[in-house]
Amino acid sequence: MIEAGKPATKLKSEAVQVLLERGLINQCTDLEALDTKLSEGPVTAYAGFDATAGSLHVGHLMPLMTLRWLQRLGHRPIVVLGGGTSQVGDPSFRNEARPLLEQQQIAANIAGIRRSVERLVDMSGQDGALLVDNAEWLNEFKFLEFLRDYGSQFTVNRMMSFDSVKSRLDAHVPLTVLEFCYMMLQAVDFLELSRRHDCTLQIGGSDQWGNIVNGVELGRKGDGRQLFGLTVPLLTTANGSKMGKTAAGAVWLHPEHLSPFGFWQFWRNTADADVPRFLRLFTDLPISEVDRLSTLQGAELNEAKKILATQVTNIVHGPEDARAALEQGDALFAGGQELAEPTHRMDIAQLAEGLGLLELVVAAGFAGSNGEARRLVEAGGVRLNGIVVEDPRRRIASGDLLAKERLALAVGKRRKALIAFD
RNA sequence: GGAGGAGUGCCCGAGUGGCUAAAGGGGACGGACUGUAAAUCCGUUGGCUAUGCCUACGUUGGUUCGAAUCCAACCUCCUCCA
Repeated sequence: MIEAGKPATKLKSEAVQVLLERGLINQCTDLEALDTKLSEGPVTAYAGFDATAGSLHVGHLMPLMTLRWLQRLGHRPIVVLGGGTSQVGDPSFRNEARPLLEQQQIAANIAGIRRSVERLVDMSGQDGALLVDNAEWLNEFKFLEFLRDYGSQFTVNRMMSFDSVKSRLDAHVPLTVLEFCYMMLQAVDFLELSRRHDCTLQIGGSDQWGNIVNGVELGRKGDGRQLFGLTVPLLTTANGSKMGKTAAGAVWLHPEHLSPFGFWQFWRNTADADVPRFLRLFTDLPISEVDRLSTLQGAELNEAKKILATQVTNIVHGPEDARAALEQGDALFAGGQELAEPTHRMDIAQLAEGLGLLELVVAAGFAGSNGEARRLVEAGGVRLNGIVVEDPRRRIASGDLLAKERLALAVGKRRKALIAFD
């Protein structure tokens, strides 16, 4: 047995070697056999994403990075969008049911998710990654057929033994049959993909382990076929908290949910202790470079953080946005506001109509409501062009604009915006 | 099927008629200190067109001048009995 996280002595495949050194492997159903398979030729691997929101967030980055590496090493990724499973809602490790999504909402969400996926894996060409929607087959099932064909392959005893539902059961929070069947659907997905596309590996977050194992077992029972499951580690910060939340909510990958600069800032603000790990997980930088950056100490680590931020932004948003974000960061934190691209744009007509400071703070995404903005202002956390403003009724006038009709707005030490009025 | 108990804000948890937008803790955010880090200390933590108004204590109704708190029905969970 190969231990995840430890340097293995005799690895056959480059893929497992790379994933291990990147820290992308948490658990595998049979790492040794998978290693062999990956060394023998191209393998098709998939990761699925439900359409619970209009954008993926940083937590989804790890399975995507795993697919990215596999593709780079000659294997073929499939990304499954959960148009079908989103109608059910995965109960794994959740203590309450997800609100049910409308078809229309699911379709809109899928569009947003697709955009990020396309940047992380290469969809072009004949051998490019594949994007499929599990509604394609899940929507076709008739209830009785489904029960007979697949329900017979699962036992409730086994299904209840998974940790993903155990906590729910133990907490005595109702788990509906609808939700309980989610793991069956995901298992069927895997079987379906193995049949349609010869897909033999599923990758997911560690919370997906139960669902993945069910798929692997269904492949064995149903088709006598060996399938593999691989989970990536749960993303936590050095403080032990679940990573990916900020004041404004999740750290989204879609630019309409979080600006590329906001995204860059998130990584720039990484805690010291997380830098080496994040460089390995979320960038394409060679390990030698990661190691070099990881030796930096104290304030020097800030350079490594900038590299981290720029690299991840490059992968998620592209080189132009990454470069712009880096420049914006330098400009906003070291002066020189004229040099960089603005982070926000607003209609200059709004100034004439009367624009309050609070509205501006909300418009910049630094507060979710006027009330929150008011509190920030009253606490002395808001600066206009570098000067603390404590009057919540302060209006923005054309006299506040710097060169090029710009305005520098800052909330706290790390959230800054360069707003252009045109 | 019967008897009893429980369901509180992002999370945990106190509160059993007005002083409750609701103790305390966690988390998050802001301030001080720093390196846009960590630790520590202090503060804030429902919304609004804001000396007022609206929304909120499982759901829906009711009693009352006034309800998270009392009553009824319903939903979910727990315990005991059948």
